[in-house]
Amino acid sequence: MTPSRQSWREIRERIHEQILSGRYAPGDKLPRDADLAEEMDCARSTVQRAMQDLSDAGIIERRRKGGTRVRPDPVTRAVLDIPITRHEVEAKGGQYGYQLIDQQTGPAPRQIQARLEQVSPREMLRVEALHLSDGHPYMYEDRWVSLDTSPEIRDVDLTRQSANEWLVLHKPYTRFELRFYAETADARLADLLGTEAGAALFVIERTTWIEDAPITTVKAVTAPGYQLITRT
Amino acid sequence: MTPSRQSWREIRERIHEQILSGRYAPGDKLPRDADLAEEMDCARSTVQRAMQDLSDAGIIERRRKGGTRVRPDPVTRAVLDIPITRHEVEAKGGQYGYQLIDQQTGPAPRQIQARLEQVSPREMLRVEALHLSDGHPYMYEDRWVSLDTSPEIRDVDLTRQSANEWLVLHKPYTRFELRFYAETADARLADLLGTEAGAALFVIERTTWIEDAPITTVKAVTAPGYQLITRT
DNA sequence: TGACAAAATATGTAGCTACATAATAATGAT
DNA sequence: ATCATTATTATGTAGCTACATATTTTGTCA
Repeated sequence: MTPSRQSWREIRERIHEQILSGRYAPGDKLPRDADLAEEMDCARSTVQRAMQDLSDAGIIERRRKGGTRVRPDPVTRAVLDIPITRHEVEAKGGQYGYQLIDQQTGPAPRQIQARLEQVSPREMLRVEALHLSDGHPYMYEDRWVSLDTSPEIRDVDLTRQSANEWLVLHKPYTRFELRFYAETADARLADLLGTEAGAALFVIERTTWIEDAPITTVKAVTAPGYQLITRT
Repeated sequence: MTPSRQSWREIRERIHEQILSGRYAPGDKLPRDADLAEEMDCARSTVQRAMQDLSDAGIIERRRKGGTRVRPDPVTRAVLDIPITRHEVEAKGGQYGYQLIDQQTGPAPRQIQARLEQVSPREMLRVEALHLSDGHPYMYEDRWVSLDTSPEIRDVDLTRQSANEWLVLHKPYTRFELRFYAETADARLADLLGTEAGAALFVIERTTWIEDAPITTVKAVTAPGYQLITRT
C-alpha cells in the first residue's frame, strides 16, 4: 500500500478547520494523537507535528496524559520582528542617515539601573542619537550600554556607526524585554524630531541581557506618523 | 553502543552558543546537518529539529541545497499575545467593567473599507465601548463588524457582553493585521478616558479576516499610562 | 558565449519503532 | 477515610530509513 504522503501542514489545516467549524469549541478536548492519525490516515508523528504547531500558535493546549484541548481563552498571537533601524529605513525605501547627538560615560541613574535589573550602580556609556530617513528625523534613541559586558564599545567610533547596529551585530543576547507606549513630546524632543511640543509619539523601549548580565537598554522615540505593523 | 539521548534543545543550545561565541558570525555558513550530527553525536533528525527552531527564532536562515547560515541582519523577534480585554484586566488584578457607548448599523466609511480590504461598501455594525478596570477607564474601542460574516451578532446583547469577547470566542479568524501607534486625545476621547485633551495615547488597531472575508476591525485606544510589554 | 537541460546536494517531510516523561487514575496499607 | 505507592496513559523525544523538493552546479549544445 502506498502511503498518502500528506504534509503535516495539511493535517494541521484539517484539524484547524474542525476547530473553526465549531466541531471542537474552546475548552473542548480533542481525540488523542493516535486516534486522529487513524482518522486522517497518517502517522502519529505527522499529527504530533501538526499539533505542536497549533500549540505554538496558541490555538490548542497540550498536556502529557491530560490530552489536547482547544484553548478556552483564545489569544491573538503575533510575531514581531524589530530589525536594525538602518535596515528598517532602507526596507521602507528611505535613504538612511544617522547623527550622534551626545555620548558620555558615567554612573547610570536609578531608573536605568532598575530597567536593567541591576543591583549595584555601574559605570555605563550613554549615547543619544538620531536616525534619519531621506534627511528627515525618523527615530531618536536614548541608550545606555553596560561597559562591563561591552567594554569594546569604548573603541567604536559612534559618529560613523550607530550603537544600535554595532550592538546587534556584535553583542548577541539571550533575553530581552520590549515595552511599547505613547509619550508627549517635550520641547527638546519636538525639536529633534521636527515636530511641535505636545505631539503624541510612539515609543519602543528595549532592554537586553546575556544570561543575567545587562547589555543595553534603549528608549527609541519615533517621529510622528510612525506605525508598527505586523501581519499573519 | 548506547545512544546518548540528548534533547534537541540541548543541541540547539550548543549550536546557538557557537554562534554567540563568534565561531559563526552573521552571514557565515554552518556545516550541513549531517556533519553537525556527527560532530555532536546525534541523529540528523535531532539537528534538523534544533535548526528549525533556531530558524523560527530568526537566528539562522536555511535554504534547500543552499545550506544554513547565520542571519546577516539579526532581528529582535518577539511573540506578542493579545488576550481578550477582560482577561487582560483580570490578569493584572483589576475588577473588570464594561460600558456600551453606542451601536448602530450602516455603511462603513471609505477609510474602514480600506482597512478591511473591502472593495464594495457593505452594511456593517459599529460598536463603541469602554473597558474599565476597578471602575476607571482602561480602554476605549471603536469597532466595525461585518454583518456578512457575522450576522449572528445582531442578536447579541452588547450591553452585557463586549463585542471583543463575543467575536474572539465565536468568530475565529485565519488572518489578521495589527498596528501600533500613538495618538493625541481630542476632547471626546479625553473625556471618555478620564484625561486631558492633548494627552498622548497608545493605540492598538486590529483587523481580522476569515480567508479573504473581513470579520472586524477595531481601534483600541488605551488610557494614559498603558504599556504593552513582552519578554523572552 | 549563452541558453538550456541534467546532475548533484542540502534541507524538508512521512513513517516507523522504541523509549522517556509527566500527569492522572487506581490500588493498597495504615 | 487518608495518604502514599504503583499502574496507566497521552504526549514528547531520539533515531532510523526512504523519499521529496528546491536550488545550485555542472555539462552540453547551438
